[in-house]
Formats: sequence, structure tokens, C-alpha cells
Amino acid sequence: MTASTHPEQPGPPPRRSDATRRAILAAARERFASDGYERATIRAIARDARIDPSMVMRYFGSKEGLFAAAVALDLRLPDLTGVPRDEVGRALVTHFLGLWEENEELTAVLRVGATNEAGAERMRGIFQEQLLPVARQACPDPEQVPARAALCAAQLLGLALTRYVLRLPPARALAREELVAWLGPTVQRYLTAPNP
Amino acid sequence: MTASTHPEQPGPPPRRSDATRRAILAAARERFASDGYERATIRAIARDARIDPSMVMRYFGSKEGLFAAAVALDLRLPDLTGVPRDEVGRALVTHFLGLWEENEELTAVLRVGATNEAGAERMRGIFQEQLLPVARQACPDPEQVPARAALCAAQLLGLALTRYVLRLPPARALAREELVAWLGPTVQRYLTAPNP
DNA sequence: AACGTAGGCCAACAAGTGTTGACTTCACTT
DNA sequence: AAGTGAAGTCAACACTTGTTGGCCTACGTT
Repeated sequence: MTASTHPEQPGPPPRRSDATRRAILAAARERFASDGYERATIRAIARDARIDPSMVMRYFGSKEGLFAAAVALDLRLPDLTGVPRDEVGRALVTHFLGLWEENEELTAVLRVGATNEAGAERMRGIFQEQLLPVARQACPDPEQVPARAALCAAQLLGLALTRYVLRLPPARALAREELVAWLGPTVQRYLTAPNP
Repeated sequence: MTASTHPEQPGPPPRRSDATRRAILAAARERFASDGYERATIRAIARDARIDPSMVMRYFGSKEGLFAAAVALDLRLPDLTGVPRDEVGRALVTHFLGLWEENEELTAVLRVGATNEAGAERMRGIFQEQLLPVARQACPDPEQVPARAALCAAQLLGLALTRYVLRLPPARALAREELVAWLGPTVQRYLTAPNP
């Protein structure tokens, strides 16, 4: 441990290659979202980013490393403490729809999660660390939180699957307000209704 | 057109290779279900079936041909005309759960549908040809059938996704009766409730 | 018994994959 | 202005993929 060791932890020092790194990540997100993990090739991503495939390896180590870096998923789920108790369903659905519309990373993780075991593990982590805490705020009985959160996940991911991945025409035709009106009560019930 | 042309249409003539064909199809279903389209290699399927990869090509032409032959999906959806009007939701969920538990083809199509455009197209076909007619029986307004069927598909496929593909622990922990009790009313509402 | 044909295996191809290492070029510090 | 290290390029590697054609074997018909 000499004085030459400089701190790297807090703020990552700006590198001259940051522009390239960002280009790679953007291209990777797009390819992973539209092609899934296996068919999104490093060569295609590099071509999109207008650099050499070896740069991808240099900066991200491997294809798995690139995927991990490309989709650092934060659902930014809203704090439900300020929301009226009978509005949490609609609030969640609204938030999810906005998220999916603007963010193609979500399609990428869902596609990869359906194909790749590592991707599935990542989705389980997202569920555990991001959806569970929110469900805890809305669900009275702590014992039942995981089950009820899983029901919500099924409904919301099913919507994403049919609308953004499988692209069922009727699922795409529904307007956002309509979806909120239909799914909101469902999610609300899964979170707050008494056991059926 | 000579007399030597024998009829092939009605009953496919039994071939000596039928056992092999069945072995290939069984192995293919398993691989497609667990690995998805891209990672399920013809070589691995052939190895499982204990034959040479070239036989797969001989009998099914190509990988796409094999997939098409392996998953000839028939949901065998029940006729709802005999079911009481307020029971169709529970009936559908029950049927779906039974189907998924016993049949790994469904996991295969879902996995492939999420990855592959051809697979997605196939799922759209299944929706159109198998789910829509059933929804027509339960939904009063013909105009709204596609939208309401899409909502049901979202809920049911979301359940399959979380439970059988992503394998979220809480989604797996729920018993079948519990799932029917939770999802039945949801599907029921999507099909028969007045517009929200 | 001879034969035609379908079932099956082997070896190989061309294409595409992730990944590696050596080389050149550029920007910045001293 | 020289030198140092990063940024970027090129070519190749080892491997896997779907797919093909030639060859041998054994059944079923005549």
C-alpha cells in the first residue's frame, strides 16, 4: 500500500473513452431488447456503435459483463406512503406503463429473463429488492406480502409480455387510460383485498 | 397420375422410422422448453434422441421445421357454453393451470415467443384462433372481445411467465386452488364486467 | 435369393460466434 | 519536442452452429 494507490471508489474518474462506452451501452440495450441475449451479437453491437468488437471486450470484459452493465435496472418505484390506500393499484399500473413506454431496457431484461437462466435470476432479484418493499407498504399482513407481490408481478409482467414483447395487436390497441382502468383494480385487489 | 400413386392425405402411412421421429420430437420439446430456440441446438436434441444430427434434417428439413413440428399447440380450451356465466373465470384459470403443469410444450412456445419473431407470430396465431373464440362465448359485446381476451391473455401468460419461466419463488409457492381463487375473479371481470 | 429402398452414420463444409494479442495512432504531460 | 499511456484497429484463434452428401446396413418385396 504505497501513496501511489489513488482512490477509485466514490466518483469514477472521467475517462477519455466515456463517449465510446456510452455508445456501446446504448447499442447494447437496443440489440438486447430487440434480439434477446443469444442473437444480440457483440459484432452487431459494435457495428451499431461504430467501433471494433474488441473494444467491447476491453471495456466490459465479456458478453455477460456487457449485459450486466447495459441493463442496470432501477424501476424507480414510487413511494406509496403518500398515496391514498385505494389508489395504490392505479398508481402502480400508471407508473409501470410509463416506465415501459420510455425505457427499452425493460424489454431487454424480460426477453433475456425468458431465455437465459442468469437473466431469470436477475429478474428474481429485481422482484425481491424493488417490488417487495413497495408491496410491503400497501399490504396489511406482512406474512402475505410475497404472495401478493407475486400476483401483481404476474399481472404487470403479463401486460408487458403481451403488449411489448409478443405485440398482440389487441394488447397494443388498448389506450393507457383503459389499461389503468382495467388493471388498476386488479392490482389493488391483489395488494389490499382480504384473502379470497 | 398412375395407379402407383398411393393416397397419403387421410391417414399418414406408418413408417418404419416413426419411433425415431417420436424420439426426436420428444427431445426437441424438452430442449426448446428448457433452453429456448437459439440455445436448443440440433446436435443436443439429436444426442438426447440417440441419433445422428443429420436425421433431424432428413425428417424435418430444418431447425424451424423441427420447431414447427415439435410444438403443434392445441390448448384444448373447454367449451364454455355449459358453464354457468359467473364461473367462466375460474374454469379458464383452472384449465390453464392444469395444462401448464402437465405440458412442457407451453413453456417452449412461451420461451421461443419471447425470443424469436417467428415464435411471437405463432403465439399471436394461438391467441387469435384459440382464445378469441372462447372469449366470444363469454363476452356479451362482440366489439370488445379482442380487448377483453387480450386482458385475459396478459393475466394468464403473466402467471405462466412468473411461475414456470422466471420461477419466482412466491409464484411457485402458491397452491393451485389459491391461484384459482385469486385469478378467477380477475379473468371473470375482464370477460363479463361492464366497461370500467 | 436377389434387389431396391429407406434408415442410419460419418465426415465435412461454410458461416458465424466470443475472445485474444500485436500493432498503430492519437492526446496529453513533462 | 519527446515520451508515455490510453484509444482504437486488424487479423487471427478456437469453437460451435445449421446443413449437406456420400456411404454402409438391413428390412420388405418380388
